[in-house]
Amino acid sequence: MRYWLFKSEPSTWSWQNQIDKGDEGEEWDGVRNYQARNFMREMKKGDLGFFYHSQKEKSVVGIVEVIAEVHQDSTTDDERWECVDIKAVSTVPNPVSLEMIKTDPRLAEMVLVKNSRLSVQPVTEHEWQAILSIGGVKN
DNA sequence: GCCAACGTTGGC
DNA sequence: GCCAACGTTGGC
Repeated sequence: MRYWLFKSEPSTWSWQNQIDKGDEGEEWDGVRNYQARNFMREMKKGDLGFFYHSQKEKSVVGIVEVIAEVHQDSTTDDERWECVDIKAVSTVPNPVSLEMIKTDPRLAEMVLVKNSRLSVQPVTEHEWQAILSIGGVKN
């Protein structure tokens, strides 16, 4: 099982929007970046991910699960663009801010820090555990 | 609102 | 196949 991070501007698609979708989930559409798409191609059903709010909040606010593997992005006919479906699993009790991530040596190598523009990115098991712990998420 | 970093496009 | 120009993202 692998771990990921999904980034979204709350004004476009927020954690609350994701929660409202419940177990039905929603496709992670609109990605128009090859690197991000390639990561989605690697995702398996059951993989977990962080839901990160960019822009104003800049925090990991939730945990999501991949519920459908890669398929055509329904918002375009362009066959280059594919996406997965994800659903909300739980809310992070203490959102983990970018500032905290940057100052924690365990998280200094995160893609979020290294390549802030990538909207879908892999997270290592160690990074996953560290953020769960900082965020007060019970395993 | 600015701008650095990065990705994509298109002319050659 | 290179690279200049341009567009977008996201932190500050």
